[in-house]
Amino acid sequence: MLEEIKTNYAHIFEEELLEEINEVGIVKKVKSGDELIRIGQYLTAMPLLLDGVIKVMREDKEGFELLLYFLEKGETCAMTLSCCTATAVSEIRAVAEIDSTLVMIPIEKMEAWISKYKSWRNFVFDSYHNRLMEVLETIDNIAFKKMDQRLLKYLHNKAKFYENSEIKTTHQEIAYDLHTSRVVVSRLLKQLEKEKRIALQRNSIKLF
DNA sequence: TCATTAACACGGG
DNA sequence: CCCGTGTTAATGA
Repeated sequence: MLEEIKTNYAHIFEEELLEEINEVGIVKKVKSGDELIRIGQYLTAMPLLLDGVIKVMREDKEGFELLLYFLEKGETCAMTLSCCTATAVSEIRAVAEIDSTLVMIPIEKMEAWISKYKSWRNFVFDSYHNRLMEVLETIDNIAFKKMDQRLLKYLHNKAKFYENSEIKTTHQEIAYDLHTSRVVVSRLLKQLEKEKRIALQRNSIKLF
């Protein structure tokens, strides 16, 4: 039995299910920046995140993107769940935020497990719920909050994934995620620096 | 008023 | 030199 499966999922899944995951799951390691799911792609397996962070985003034809939410260890992609039940294509793009480890579960299994394991069914429903809540929060941010608040929230959210609250990114990257221009990001970051909320360095931002 | 676009200068790697 | 960054001027919503 893979140790990582146990550490992350033992408290929600029964022993029997953990064994099955261990048997049919394929462990996949990805590097920061690797693309996991493209828009329009048919999905054949659903990922369980063992370690790392996955960025899930919406994207239009011109390649303009908007961050929806981050997935952390012990979570799964709700989009994949809905794609699996209806033979539909993905509506989102998923990219590894940092180096990550996943277990890929074939979709036939995930359907079978829903009737077989209560814990699995709960996990699936909880995932739907959690992801929906996060999307709602993102919508609230876009609709009701100003860019400076969105930026600060984004930074705090992201800081959790990095050591010492040092975020490795560029202003342009942030601009893409928040769907704004780099000029605005630079200006707002500078403002936050003056307010002693953050410290700016090239390719990295430190939160206080 | 505030975002966007284009343009430019600065500086570190 | 290239890229990330900081700033400005013009334009528009």
